[in-house]
Amino acid sequence: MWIPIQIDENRPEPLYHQIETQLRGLILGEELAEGTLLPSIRELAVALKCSVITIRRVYQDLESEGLLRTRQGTGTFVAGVDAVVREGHRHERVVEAFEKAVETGLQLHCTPQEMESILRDVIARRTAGRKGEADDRASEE
Amino acid sequence: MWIPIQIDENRPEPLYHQIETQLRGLILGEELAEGTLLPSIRELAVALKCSVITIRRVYQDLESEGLLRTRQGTGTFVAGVDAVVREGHRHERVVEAFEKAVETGLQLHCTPQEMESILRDVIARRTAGRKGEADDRASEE
DNA sequence: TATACTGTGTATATCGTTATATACAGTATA
DNA sequence: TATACTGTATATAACGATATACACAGTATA
Repeated sequence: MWIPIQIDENRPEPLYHQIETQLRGLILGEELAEGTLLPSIRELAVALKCSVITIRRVYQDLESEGLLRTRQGTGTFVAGVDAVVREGHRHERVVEAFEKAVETGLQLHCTPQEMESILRDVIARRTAGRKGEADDRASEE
Repeated sequence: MWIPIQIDENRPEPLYHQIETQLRGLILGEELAEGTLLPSIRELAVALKCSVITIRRVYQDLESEGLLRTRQGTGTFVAGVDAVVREGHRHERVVEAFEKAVETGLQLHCTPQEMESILRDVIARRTAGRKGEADDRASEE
């Protein structure tokens, strides 16, 4: 009943968003199996040193995305989402992220080739020195 | 002394940001030549139906980016930026935009190949049916 | 130097986001 | 059914981003 989520107070990114992003990653990456019972909102609130309402918001947001299923009095579970649906959901989120980047690029008169080149650079820089995980929160240690 | 900037009240994007983005595009795209005298903050405020302070903020932000040069009592001009510097500036902005997209992609376990594929899709969709301008604000009309 | 234009600085209103406390309601089970 | 756990709803505090009014200061020029 423990979940590997790390909060970084120094980041400008809001609490609930950090938690959502990481939890979403765990679910979509299938590191949390379908049907898994998550910690109760109070339990996780204590563990992450934040309020119950913040955790509640996270669970609620992810439930409305179809990733969680909640039953009052019982708990919150990882939803059983069809692989195709889950894949579509994941894909859609990435597409939205890239649409913003492309919008910026076009406003600045980038060519498609230039954007592709920049993408490759950025990916290379992000994945260099890492083992393949999206985790850049440990500078020292 | 007229500048082709369009405000869309319906967009969630804040006023100052819409103006900044478009003006930045005009300068970096060299549609506004170096040395061009921009409309006074009061003049542009009237034209765009917003407050003087909002225009002031835009001019100030772009000045701190090195794109404008301002002289109290005289006016605001397009700065003479070295081509290399301007190019670097432009490039840097696009890189930042793509870093966010890549971060999202990695969190969702995208492979580099998948991200490249998505980028091509998004670009294709954005440039289809357009003449090459970043303008999707006219649905009717 | 008077005037009519430039940009500037201070102080403030408004709104949405983030985060919270606290009281309420459903569920499991001894 | 008592109790000890689940999630839920309402009201609100705190903050930052956005946008503003208005009084102030520099510049050009008749």
